Amino acid sequence: MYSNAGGQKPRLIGELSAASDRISVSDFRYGRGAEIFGEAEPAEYIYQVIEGAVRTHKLLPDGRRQIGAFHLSGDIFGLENGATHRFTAEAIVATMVRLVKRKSLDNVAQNDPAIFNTILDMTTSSLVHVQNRILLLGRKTSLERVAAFLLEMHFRSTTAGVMHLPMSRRDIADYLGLTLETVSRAISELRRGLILKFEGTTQRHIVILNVQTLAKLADEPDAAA
Amino acid sequence: MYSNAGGQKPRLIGELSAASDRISVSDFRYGRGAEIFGEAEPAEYIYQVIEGAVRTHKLLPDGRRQIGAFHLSGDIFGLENGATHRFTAEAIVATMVRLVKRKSLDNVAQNDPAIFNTILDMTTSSLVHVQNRILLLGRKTSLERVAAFLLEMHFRSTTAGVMHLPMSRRDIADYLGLTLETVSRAISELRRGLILKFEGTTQRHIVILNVQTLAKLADEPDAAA
DNA sequence: CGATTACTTGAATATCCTCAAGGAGAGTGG
DNA sequence: CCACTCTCCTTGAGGATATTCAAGTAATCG
Repeated sequence: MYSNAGGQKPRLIGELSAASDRISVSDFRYGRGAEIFGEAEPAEYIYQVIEGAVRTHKLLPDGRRQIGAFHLSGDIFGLENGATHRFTAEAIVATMVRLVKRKSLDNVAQNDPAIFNTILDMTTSSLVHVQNRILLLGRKTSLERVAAFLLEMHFRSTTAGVMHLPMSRRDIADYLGLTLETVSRAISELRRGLILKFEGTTQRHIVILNVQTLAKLADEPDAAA
Repeated sequence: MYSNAGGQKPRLIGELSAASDRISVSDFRYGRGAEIFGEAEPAEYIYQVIEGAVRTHKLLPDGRRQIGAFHLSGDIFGLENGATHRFTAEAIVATMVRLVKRKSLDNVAQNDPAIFNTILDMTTSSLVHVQNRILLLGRKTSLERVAAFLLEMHFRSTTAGVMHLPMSRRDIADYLGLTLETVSRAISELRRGLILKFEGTTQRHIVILNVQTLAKLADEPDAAA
């Protein structure tokens, strides 16, 4: 559940390369903060993060922002959209993204049940992730939310030991339905409780010292196993 | 978006009857409050509400409850689960439910791209619904949440004019990430503002007097169109 | 009809947010 | 390479929104 945002399996685009004569793939680079696609735009492509990190969000008219997901290296995104994008996607840091034309994907999927099943699986996995987030946003306290977030990032992190967060406290806050100050206070509390520590000089390199306690604080006892 | 919880199209089980020689369909009755399936149980069936109403929920260890969705007459549910159910489902009132064996559905879908597409569409629609709920739970105020809920029920309601809510204030609260008192206060406020009124003697028969204002309060201006 | 459950409203409290200030880190140009 | 600037993060104090606790009334169900 934590291994990958939305549980999307990076293998899809690998599989597609087998049918590469019929699909169009291209790579793009985006600078820090650049928009990859906008909400309500037609969804012509699906995307895979090659390097960097991406956030998706929705805005309310008065500027309140809700981040839908973070996508890290290897993650596929934009698939969960139907005909039009339902989020805006932005590069968090300098990011390379691979684009696959939706139409060519659909064409291949028509004749390949395995790919069709992969698409359905990925969509179902997104649903699982998002359903857990509904419990978090509807019922968890600020400390539980921050603990759950750090746990998620911990398990998604490829580097063992130190975890490198590409996103700001504000991004985390908008992901968890909190303010950046509340996120900062929760992290400070976890630091005082020796559940995590900062590595080096920056506040974005974090070492989880006690995963089990963190999982208990997140109200996700199964994650401690 | 409001016409159906999760946008699931009730047509699936109708389509299936065309292949009824290969699928097993049966009907069950559940009393008020009865459990239809439990979280983490294997998902053997998908379900359609024939009559009545169903709620799905998750519980935290200390009893906090988050309702995932309400399913009304015609709605299909349990499809969004993978191999195991990720919610507990209960009848809100006396309810008749039609069950379809998942395996027989899968078998039919293997050879029928139309049904496969219907399944994918329904899953994608669930995702859309759930993503809008994330914005609601993460960033909306109590009044905005209650307004959005009433608007959703208004558009899903089959009866024109008076809307009959099968669920309690507590159910609504657990759906919106609030307490029942806060929901009650918000409804009272909308009543004082002449945006809705109660019909008859009960507090569950509601008439929306001003849909546009309600949509504005819900921060969903497009719903007013 | 009686008992139970559901809903509303008020008062006090808690959690999280807002406003504010200070300091540390990262990036830029001299 | 260092100074400068901008952004980010932390922490504190005060305030707002929603919750908790409580009581009373109304509606539903057997």
